[in-house]
Amino acid sequence: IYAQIMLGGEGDSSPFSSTSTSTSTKDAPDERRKSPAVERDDPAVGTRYTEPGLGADRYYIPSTGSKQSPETANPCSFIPYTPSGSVYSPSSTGRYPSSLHLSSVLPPAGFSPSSTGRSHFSPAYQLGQSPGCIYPSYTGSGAALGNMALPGTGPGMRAQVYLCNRPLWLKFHRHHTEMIITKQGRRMFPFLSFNIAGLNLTAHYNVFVEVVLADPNHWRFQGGKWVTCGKADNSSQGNKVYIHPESPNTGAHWMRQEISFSKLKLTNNKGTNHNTSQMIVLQSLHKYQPRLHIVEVTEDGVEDIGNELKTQTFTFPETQFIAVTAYQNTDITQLKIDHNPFAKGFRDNYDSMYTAPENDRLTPSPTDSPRAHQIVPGARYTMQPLFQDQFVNNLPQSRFYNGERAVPQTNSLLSAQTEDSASQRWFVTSMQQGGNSSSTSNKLDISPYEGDYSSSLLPYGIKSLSMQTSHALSYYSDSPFTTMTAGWGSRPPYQRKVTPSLPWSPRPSPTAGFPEDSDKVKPQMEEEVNGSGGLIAWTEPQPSALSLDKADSYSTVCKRRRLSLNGPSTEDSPADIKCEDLASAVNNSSSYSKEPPSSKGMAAYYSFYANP
DNA sequence: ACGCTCGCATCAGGTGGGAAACGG
DNA sequence: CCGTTTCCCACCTGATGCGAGCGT
Repeated sequence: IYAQIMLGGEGDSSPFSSTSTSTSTKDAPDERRKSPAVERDDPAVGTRYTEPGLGADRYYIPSTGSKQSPETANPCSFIPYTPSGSVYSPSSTGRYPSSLHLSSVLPPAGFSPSSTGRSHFSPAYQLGQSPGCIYPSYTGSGAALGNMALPGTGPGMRAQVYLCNRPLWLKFHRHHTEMIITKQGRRMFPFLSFNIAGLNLTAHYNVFVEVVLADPNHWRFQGGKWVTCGKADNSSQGNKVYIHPESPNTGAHWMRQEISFSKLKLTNNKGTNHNTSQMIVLQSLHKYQPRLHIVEVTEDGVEDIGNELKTQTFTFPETQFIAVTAYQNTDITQLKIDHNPFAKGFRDNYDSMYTAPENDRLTPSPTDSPRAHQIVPGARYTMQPLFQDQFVNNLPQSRFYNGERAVPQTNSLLSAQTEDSASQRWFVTSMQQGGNSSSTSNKLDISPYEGDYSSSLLPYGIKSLSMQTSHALSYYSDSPFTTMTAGWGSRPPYQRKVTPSLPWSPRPSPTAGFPEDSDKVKPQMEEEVNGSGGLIAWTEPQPSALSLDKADSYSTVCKRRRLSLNGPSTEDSPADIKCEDLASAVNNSSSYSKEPPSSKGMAAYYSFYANP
């Protein structure tokens, strides 16, 4: 089984685009074992199975405009796979130590961020060394590149996994993600949320997450950054696997909606026996790498481990995190506060965050500031986290093409200029899906809010068939896709007002939305912009008012919270500012007078959610 | 009368901060 | 002594239950 990992964000233009790489995974145990989920109650089994035949196509958009097929993706793009995505497995505590190991990576060195760059789907086949230790593990084998099959087309097909909230993950990853672990267990934030395609619709699968050591080091936050400090304690014990509560279930079920692990809890309490199924035991100050496993099982959840084709493992390097008992990096703290609704109580800077520069904010607020309305008169559409994240995580791809892993290992951020160029590239790409951007008109008017959308764009809406999504992630507004969920929709969080001309202003939608959207829309926007002769209205934010507001708000924020030793706040600014600047530009009609890209796609996209 | 929707209140649980406790 | 962990706090979210209002 070959698996592909599709990462959203970063301007991917198709599910296969990009920066992702994949390998196939498989343990080589030689006996049949019972899947972890077998003994679990599975109330969901059989309850949500619908629309057979939908699953694969729903996600698989053959990227007609894609510059290359997955098979033709530049193989070089993944060869220099950076170790940062590796997983260290000192002790095979995991059930799936991954002999073969699927990974997605950010664009590696040498990857040319040309206009076609984002279209690269770069399956990388990573051969782990042994079940016990796959670190370092990037061997860059390119085997099986040509065997990509359309999802849902038969045996041997590869699953494709899409990290739904990748933008948010990237945002955290830039600062070294930290996850609090407590005795009673703490949820992850961001949490893991995937969309899967390419499964056999009728076959049964167990889906679970395993958290393994990402490297052999013990980490310490010193001098404002994370540094290694001795060796990791390999004698880890305790549960490392969290089985999705809906396991086992059919491929159709898994593919119908995003798979959220929002209930997954992290603990440092090795002795705990209660709730072990929901808790993963970690050690503080160690770096971990979550991995998604998809195992084909029998209907009763029994796994045939003798068949190596039935296990697929996916690793998203951007989901690495350091387990801590208390946050070390204030940037992370602030990101958590800003994005986690449960921490809303700590957003004591509402004034500066939500009233002054709308652009200043990265995160939503539950409030609808009157001023916001004033700022964006007639705002019909709300600027919600989905696209904020897209902005914020519109990490300049150039960052990833510099020969090193783009995501900084410290708090350092890119200069505003870099971000600028990044944002520019963001919107510069080739056409796809025939999206022409006659975009000078306000295409929002054909937004789904109007119920006017083109059926030709159906692919974007296919997932609307799964409106019943009830994933708990719904309340994480900042998850690009959770923003579309009904959970938040009922009480629109932070109705961020933006100019009506903003095409993609998402609104709460009744479903978990499709992962492609955030990423698909984005590239599409790029492409349309580019294809239409360069509607690069996004690249130049309005610096004047913005900077002032920015400074004010930010200083206010800084005053209210401790600062990282290395001054992360200030470092944080450029990137955030940049992203926000984009929003600023958006908000600013003058700079965003041009038509938003890909309004067509957006219209189709929203249509599903706008028309109950 | 019945079913449905909506709004409100309540409650369980999640959140980071900060101080105290712990431990090497 | 200092870094790490634990505990408690106030605040928030989301689920749930209940009753009122409405339509059939």
